[in-house]
Amino acid sequence: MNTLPKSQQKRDALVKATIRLVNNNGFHATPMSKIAKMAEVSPGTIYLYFKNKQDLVNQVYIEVKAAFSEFAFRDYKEDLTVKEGFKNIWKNIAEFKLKEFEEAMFLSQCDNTPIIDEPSRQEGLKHLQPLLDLLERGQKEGIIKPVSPYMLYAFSIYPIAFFMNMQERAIFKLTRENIEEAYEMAWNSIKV
Amino acid sequence: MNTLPKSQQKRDALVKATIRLVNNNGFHATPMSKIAKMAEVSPGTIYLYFKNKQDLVNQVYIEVKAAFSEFAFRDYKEDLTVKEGFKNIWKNIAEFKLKEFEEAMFLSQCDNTPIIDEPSRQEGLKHLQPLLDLLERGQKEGIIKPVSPYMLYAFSIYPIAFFMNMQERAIFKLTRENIEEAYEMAWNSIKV
DNA sequence: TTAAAATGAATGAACGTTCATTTTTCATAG
DNA sequence: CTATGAAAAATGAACGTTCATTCATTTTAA
Repeated sequence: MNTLPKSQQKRDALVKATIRLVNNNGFHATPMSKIAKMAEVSPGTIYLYFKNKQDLVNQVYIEVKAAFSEFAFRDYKEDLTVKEGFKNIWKNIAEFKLKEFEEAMFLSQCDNTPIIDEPSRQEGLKHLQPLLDLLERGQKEGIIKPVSPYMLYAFSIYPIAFFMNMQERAIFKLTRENIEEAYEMAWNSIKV
Repeated sequence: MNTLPKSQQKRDALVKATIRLVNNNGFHATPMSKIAKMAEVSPGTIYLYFKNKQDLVNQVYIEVKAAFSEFAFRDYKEDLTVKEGFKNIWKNIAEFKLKEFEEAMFLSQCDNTPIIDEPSRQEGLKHLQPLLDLLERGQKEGIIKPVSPYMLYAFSIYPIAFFMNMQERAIFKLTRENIEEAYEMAWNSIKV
């Protein structure tokens, strides 16, 4: 047997329940009692792992964000070309947002509401750095447009979030083919 | 004197207060009592204009969305070329998101959380139609890439929302020059 | 004078958090 | 291997607060 310690299992269950309930109801409309019930734990137990409700959502945010960038940069190597590196990262981000749907939707909600406090937000922003570095390298090599990295991000990576939102409402779904199409548009928008 | 009737003034004050407070605290963390206080109205008065809290936020959403598309398409004429028409609309949307900041942030929060109910959401989506029509016309003329309109939207319009978010956190600010730059990238990403 | 608009205290439900109690864990003794 | 008991983990009923909503009363408008 190689299971996690019980306490870790409970914490994980609480994190998972928080993600799911916040996605469905919003943070302030999900009571601690419901989080506890979904995690099959007593309400009091939450306070063994988290200081309070705000601390709970902050911790979940930071952990999901870390999992996201772990996934995004999992196969990143310094010795890849800028083009290869960007393609890997872009595809990873797209895969995460479309497959790890609940986690991605949770991040999107946190990034667009005041439920996360500013320190945790800052913490989350750090994870973008490797991508910004790569883009900068591309600019030095004359491969990437010489504009603000935020501009590059907005036109190449940010659109993926739109697809995620559309997918939730079943309005538009990225298939294998138009993922390729989308990637080409992304690269196109930043390459010189 | 050409003022609005008193009752309309109160309703307007309530709508304004809702936008501001929801932006700062999130919907479920803004009590009706605070909305009333900011609007300088009694809590009971809210229920003369809105059925309940959900109805309040739904109505505000729909009205702000309508104001947004009114602004976006204000100078749209059928006889403009696709390129001219797109440029007008793009610039209007950018202007709205950066100048009518509170309204735009409110929409962003509604579009990324479960606070709005599905019928109101559908209602809000309709407003995009003129843009989709224009893009389709462009595709027929062979000017616009023959891909899903959602793909075109994601890469040309959606990035503006990112700039708005960055502006709020004072991380990156669109200036007159890089608005031009951004527009060029947007057009570039959809033109054939 | 009367109808409409507005008020704000009152109500009851729901929530976050606490803490006295119970259950589980586990090192050690028998 | 089993029994023991103390420490750690978990429980859930209870508490105090906050909130959305109501409605008897007052104010305003015409």
